[in-house]
Amino acid sequence: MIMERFLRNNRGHALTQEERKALESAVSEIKTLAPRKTIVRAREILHQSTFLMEGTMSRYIDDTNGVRQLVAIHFAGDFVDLHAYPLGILDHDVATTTEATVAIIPHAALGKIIRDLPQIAPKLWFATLIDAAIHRAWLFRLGRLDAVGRVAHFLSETNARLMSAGLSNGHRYALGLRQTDLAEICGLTTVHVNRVMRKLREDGLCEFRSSWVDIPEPARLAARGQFDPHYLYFVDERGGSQRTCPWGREPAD
Amino acid sequence: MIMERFLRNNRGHALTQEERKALESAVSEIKTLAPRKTIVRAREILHQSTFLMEGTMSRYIDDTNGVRQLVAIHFAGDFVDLHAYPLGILDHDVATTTEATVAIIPHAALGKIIRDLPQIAPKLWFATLIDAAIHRAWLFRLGRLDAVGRVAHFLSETNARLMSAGLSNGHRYALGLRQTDLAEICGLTTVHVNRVMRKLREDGLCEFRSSWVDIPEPARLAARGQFDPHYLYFVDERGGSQRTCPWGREPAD
DNA sequence: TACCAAAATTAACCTGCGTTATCACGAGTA
DNA sequence: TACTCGTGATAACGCAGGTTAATTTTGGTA
Repeated sequence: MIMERFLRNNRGHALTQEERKALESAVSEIKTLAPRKTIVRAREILHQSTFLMEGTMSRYIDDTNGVRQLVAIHFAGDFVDLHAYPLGILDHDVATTTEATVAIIPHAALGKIIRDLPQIAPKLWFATLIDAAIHRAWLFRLGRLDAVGRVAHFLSETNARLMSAGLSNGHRYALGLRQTDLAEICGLTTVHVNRVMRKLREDGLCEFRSSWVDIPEPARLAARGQFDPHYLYFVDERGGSQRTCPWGREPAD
Repeated sequence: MIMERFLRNNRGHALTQEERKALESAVSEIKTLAPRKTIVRAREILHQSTFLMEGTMSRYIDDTNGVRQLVAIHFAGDFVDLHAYPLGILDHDVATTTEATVAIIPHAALGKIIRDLPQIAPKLWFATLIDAAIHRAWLFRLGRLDAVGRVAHFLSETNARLMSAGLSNGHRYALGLRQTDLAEICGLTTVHVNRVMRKLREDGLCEFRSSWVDIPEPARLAARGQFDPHYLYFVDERGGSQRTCPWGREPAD
């Protein structure tokens, strides 16, 4: 029950029952964290990773004036800092955004699981690479979109990710973020995010009120943000083929 | 000789002789590519990865008007699209920037190496995560720095990476990029990049003439771009500890 | 040497977003 | 009821960087 959302919609990379059970039994602790707390600092040596069961968390880099740039946002079902396992040290901070329930998995236990079930390794690797693919989409967003486009892109991406997690119906989802958070994600100021939200509202693209996001026509919002979900590597509902990772065996093709 | 630069400066992740030899003997082809050619398109199914032996290559995402945002740049010694192995399909294009010499490694051969030498897997995983860490630094650059800061950050990062590859002496390096490329990296227009270069020149921070970058005082340039190389995960010359990945054995700590 | 194409440079103008400041609103709580 | 405090909303003003359009420099080559 702890990790049933993890990799659920990634064809060829979904966990087997056995693998999921192994990960879940490696959990050393489940705890609830207060909102807006930094739980991992860049450069500290880590011996465990954090799986997010409920709530939202973020990863960020501070500039010299203490202004944040978010580099990732996480929802229920995400492995927040699985990359800490191969890296050992992170290059960014990790914090809760809302109150969050997390499962802690010690790296020693991860090592044991990989030794016992080698087929899980490429799936974990894959999960960290999805993270990187999202980074790239964020680079595109910051480098090439205007303010309205950036917010439209982010809200579309979030809609897609939350749908995959069963937390959005495609038109409406709860989002525990403030306009300040959107600003730190989109490289804008809060004042300008506010202007953008008004514009999106006036254009009928999106309503964002008291932690609820309403998107009457997701396709229009996506178009405004040049959003295309292929980089999320979800199962393609049109039946497109997505190669599985040929780990530990000869690839069929 | 083909891959002697790969992971050379990453303590605890450097390849053993045996591992490097295995990778090199898995090379199916070595070829020289013309400059400014796209060699991989997003969404195509890949059965091989490309290791860059000489020259520079880039990865980019196009917007709907054909304007590029670079999401990565690669120099000799980089595995350009190792992540294609677990992912199977890329979410971006890959192109040469200068003329480039590359070694092609089929994924089937990679699978065999990992089966024969399981200790290499976490090192390959690590290499793809460094890539992600650089993405994050680029997010910070685009989201939080002004134009001069972005270019200063990029040129400082490049200096650090090329020093590690033995291609910069810390003050001077060859860079086969045009101002247009800097614009696509930094999310600016060429016109403004040109203004920025003049400013950097006037301030004595950096000269950029006919493919050579001169940095009289690297520390000053780094400060202007808020650049700190820790995210590159190089061996810390001050002897700081960097945990190795506890793959396939109990971690010592 | 002259020629050409690609790249760099510069100028004039304009706009999107940052900055600063103030005000409004709702949820707690006393 | 009033008094916070956190968040959202707006307005006025300025500037960093975009846009458009020449012009100059550079490197290659005939």
